[in-house]
Amino acid sequence: MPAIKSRRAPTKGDQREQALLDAARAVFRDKSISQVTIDELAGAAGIARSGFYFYFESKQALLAALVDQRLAEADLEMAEWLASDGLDRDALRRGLTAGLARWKADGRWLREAFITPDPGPEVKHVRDRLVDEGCSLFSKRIERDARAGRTVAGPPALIAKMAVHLRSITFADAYAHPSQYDEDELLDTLTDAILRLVYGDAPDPARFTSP
Amino acid sequence: MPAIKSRRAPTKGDQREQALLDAARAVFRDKSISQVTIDELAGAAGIARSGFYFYFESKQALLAALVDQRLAEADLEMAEWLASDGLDRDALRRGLTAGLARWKADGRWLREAFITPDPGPEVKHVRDRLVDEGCSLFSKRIERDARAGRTVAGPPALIAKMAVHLRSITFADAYAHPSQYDEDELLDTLTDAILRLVYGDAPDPARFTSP
DNA sequence: GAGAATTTTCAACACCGTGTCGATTCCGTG
DNA sequence: CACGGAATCGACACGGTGTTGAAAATTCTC
Repeated sequence: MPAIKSRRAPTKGDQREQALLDAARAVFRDKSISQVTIDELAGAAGIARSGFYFYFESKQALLAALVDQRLAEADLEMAEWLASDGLDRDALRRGLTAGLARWKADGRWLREAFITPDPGPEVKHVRDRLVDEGCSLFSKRIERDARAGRTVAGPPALIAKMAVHLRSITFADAYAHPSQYDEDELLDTLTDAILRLVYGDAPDPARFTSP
Repeated sequence: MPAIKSRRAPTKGDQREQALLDAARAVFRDKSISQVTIDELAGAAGIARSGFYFYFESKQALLAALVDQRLAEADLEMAEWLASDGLDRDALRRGLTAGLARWKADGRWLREAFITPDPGPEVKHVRDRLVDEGCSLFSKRIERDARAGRTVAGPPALIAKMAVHLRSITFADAYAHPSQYDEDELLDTLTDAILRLVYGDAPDPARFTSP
C-alpha cells in the first residue's frame, strides 16, 4: 500500500515518475517552489508540460510525494538516540549532525515543506503525519526516562513538541543564514539546549537575587 | 522617514491606504495570503482592483507595510522583561501571555509573514530586521546577566536566537493546532523552557547512569 | 510477432490572477 | 473658476494552470 496515491500497474512508465521526482529535487535546490514552473519540472524530466499531469495532480502533490520518500531517512537519523536511555549526549549529537547535513543538502524544499504555514492540503497532510510521529517518538523517550525516576522538566508531549520544533527551526535558520552560524558551535549548543530543555533543572532563583 | 516607501503628501487619500491595510488585516484572518486575490482586497476597501496598485506595488508590499505597523506592539510586549534583571519569571510570563494573545488574533498573517521561508523581498526585508532586532535585545539581556556573574548556558547570540525562534514557532503551532494545547499549560511550560534554555544548569549525567 | 488493449504523450484550449497604461474624474488652491 | 496634481477605473497583454481528446508508444495475449 503505497502511501500517497496508487496509480495502477508496476509498469515501466513509473521510471518517469521517479525521474520527475529526481528532477524536482534537483530543481528545488536552486529556486523556491513557487518560482518553479510546472513547465520547468516537466522539461527537466524530459516530457511536455501537459504530460506532468499524468503523474501528479499538481506541484504540491509532487512535493508531498517527495516528502513521503524522505521519511525513512529522517527517521533513521534520530533512531539511535531515541532508542537509548539516559542523556546519551553523543548519540544525540550524532543524530543532529546527520540532520544538519540533510538540511544543508535539501534545505530549500525541506523548509518549504515543513515550515511553510499553508503548503496546500497534500503536503500538509504528509508533513503533519511526519511531525506528529516524530514528536510522539520523542515523547515516548521522555516518558520512559520519567518512569525510570529521572527528573523531567514538564509535560512530556509538550516538551517533546518544543524540542522537535526547536530542532527544525534551528536547522531551517542555519540553512537560510549560513553566514551567521559556526557549524560546530551550533551543533554543540543545540545538543545542550535540547538536553537542558528536556532534562535540565530549573535555574536556582537564589543565584539571581541582586548582587 | 516612513519605513517602507514614501509616497508623498499627508493628504486625504492616505485614509484609503489605511482602509486598505485594515481591510487586509480583516481578510487575512480568514484566508491564507496566497488564496486572497487583489481584487478581493481592493473590493473590501471599496476601490477597483487596478486602484490597488496606486497604493501598493503588490500583495507582498502591503503585507510588509502591515508587518511594519505591528512592530511597535510586538516590541512593547517583551519590553518589561527585557529591561529587568535576573530571572523575573513573572515578567517573562506576562510578556509571553501578551504575545500569545496577539497570535490568537492575527496568527494567520503573522505566520505567513514571520515563518514562511520565502515571502518575497519586501516582507523578507522588514521581518529580518524585526527578528534581528528582537534577537539582539534578547542577547543583550543575557550578556548583561553574564557580566553580573550569573551562569549562562552558551554563546549569548545563539541562545537568544534559539529562544526567540522557540517562542515564534510555539505560538505559530499553537495557532495552527489550538486543540492540541491548553493555554495555561503552554504558557507555563514555555516560560520555564526559555528560562531553562537560557539560564538552566546542564542536567547531571550522574543522575542518569543506569538504575 | 500481429493485433487488441492500455498506457503514455502532447498540442490546443479555456481560465484566472497579475500588473500596466492611458483616459477620466475628483478636489483643493491660487 | 480654471489649473494641476491626486485618485479612480476600464481595457489590455501576459504568464502559469489545469483539462481534453486524439495520436503514439508500450505491453499483453494468443
